[in-house]
Amino acid sequence: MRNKEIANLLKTYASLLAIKGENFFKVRAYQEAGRVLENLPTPIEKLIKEGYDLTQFEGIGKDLAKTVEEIVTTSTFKKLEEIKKEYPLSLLELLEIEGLGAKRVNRLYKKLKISSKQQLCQEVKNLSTLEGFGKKLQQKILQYCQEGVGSKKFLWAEAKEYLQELQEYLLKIDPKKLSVAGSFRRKKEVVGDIDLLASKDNFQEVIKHFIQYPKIKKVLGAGETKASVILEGGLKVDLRSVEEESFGAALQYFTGSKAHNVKIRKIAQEQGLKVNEYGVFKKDKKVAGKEEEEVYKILGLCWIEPELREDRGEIEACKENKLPKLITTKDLQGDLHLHTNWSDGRHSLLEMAKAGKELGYSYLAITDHSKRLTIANGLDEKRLLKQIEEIKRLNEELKGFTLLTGMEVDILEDGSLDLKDEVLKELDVVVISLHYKFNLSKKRQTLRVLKAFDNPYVNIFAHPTARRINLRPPVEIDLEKVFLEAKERNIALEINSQPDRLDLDDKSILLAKKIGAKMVINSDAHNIYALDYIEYGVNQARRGWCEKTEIINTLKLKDLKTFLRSRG
DNA sequence: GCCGTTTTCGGCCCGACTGTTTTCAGTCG
Repeated sequence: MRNKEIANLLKTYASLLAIKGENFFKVRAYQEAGRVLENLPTPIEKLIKEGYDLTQFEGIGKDLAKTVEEIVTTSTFKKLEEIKKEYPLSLLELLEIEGLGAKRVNRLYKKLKISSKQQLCQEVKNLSTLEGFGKKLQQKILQYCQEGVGSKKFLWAEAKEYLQELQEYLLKIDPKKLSVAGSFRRKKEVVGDIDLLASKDNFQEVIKHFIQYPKIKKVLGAGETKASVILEGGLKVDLRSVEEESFGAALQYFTGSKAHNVKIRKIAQEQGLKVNEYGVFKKDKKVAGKEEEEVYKILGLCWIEPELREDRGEIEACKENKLPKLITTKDLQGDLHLHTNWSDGRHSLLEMAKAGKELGYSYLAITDHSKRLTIANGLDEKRLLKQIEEIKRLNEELKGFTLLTGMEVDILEDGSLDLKDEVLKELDVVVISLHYKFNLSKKRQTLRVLKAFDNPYVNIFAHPTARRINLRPPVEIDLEKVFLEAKERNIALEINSQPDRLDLDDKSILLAKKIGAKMVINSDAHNIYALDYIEYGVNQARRGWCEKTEIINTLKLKDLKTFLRSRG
């Protein structure tokens, strides 16, 4: 069972406990345990097998450790099964509706026997008999039933496009300060909404301007201090006013994550201080808040990069002076996975080279698809040899820039590669990846990849889980085994920058880092513009605590070649 | 249910807003 699945069981149990009306702190304990476990880089199954004491993790005590062990070893969770008899799982759907929390859901169920969205929508008329269901709330539920507004998550890259346009519009009115906070600032791969902070000076004017933005689908509310809208396309945006004196504290507060902030406030408390969105207070006296750095500093902490603020050890790392120096796009010397019009790309070798040079790179590896992908006009051995000749010729023209020869070779079902070794050995960079047979068992998928690693010419394992966010789940594969083997054999693991791939994800990157495997951040561009996607891959790498030294395409060409040749 | 240098009980992060009330519960971030 994956960590995520175990965590989900605990969270589900927590939600049902909350609906039942159990002690709030007990509920939170289960939620918290779920959060801690899903963030673990190592499979819990493995830890338990090795006899690791789970109570070592913060937030997991004797009882929870036992529960987790029960889940892992017996694949059952008795307490959950029991509470499910009393409170059906479908109640959880109701919690997704804005305005409905545990208490109201309980009342719906106990008084009206409503246990699903569908039932709720059928019985909206009868709600007035219930305590705590006034006119407005009924209206809201009715609307929800009519529109079926889901809680759609947006890719970070999509949200960025919406945000850029909106920001340009907002800046016309010249708010003194305007910052984005929330999960967007933390560069999460998907975001539910966008939080904007503006200074209070001319806020009424700013808000008025904001709600007149032409691309708004709906204004949810506009008050003295906050306005909420839904943009065309469905993205929700909150804009808040903030006193300039409190801007840093508000930015810290609204950037989150929630878990990070909880810990920050606990630390404050231990020092007799109090942190809220207005500042840091000693009794009633404000001692910091204008700048975000101050908030951390006064608590004896260092400023922490937003990408790290997930309570995955960043606060402890700061105390031990072990925070990573995160990689930036400027550290990259080149891109080692991209396509041209030789297969399914749009631009020519030369056009790609020029675009790469313009980005400030010193090398690009051309890695078109191999022959199995006929739909992408994949290259066979003969065409590849021709392309190699062409690249050699081009390199004589290109000054101060190098095209590396390469190929994205399909891993076949049995783990062999789609092209013959005689040709692979001619290449500078051999990228391998999965493009079909995604639903093999974990064991077979892992063996398939490890077998492919046996090939002595392989350099990079691209988009290792083959997931596509919101479209396709990751394949079942034992990443730890794969990463250990990759480290052993000097194969770099890819962080693919396509906005819906971002594969490896942040947690897997942390695992790879811990194991000591090398990684590479690639655009997988199919045209010259998509080379810029590299930003998204860098975001993901940063969320995975990556430093320059862990990423091979930060190497100068000479050193890169040494690394690539260390195989075979 | 977790946690502990004020420890085995009695705390547990904090504040705003909304809508429902008539002093505040419930939800949210």
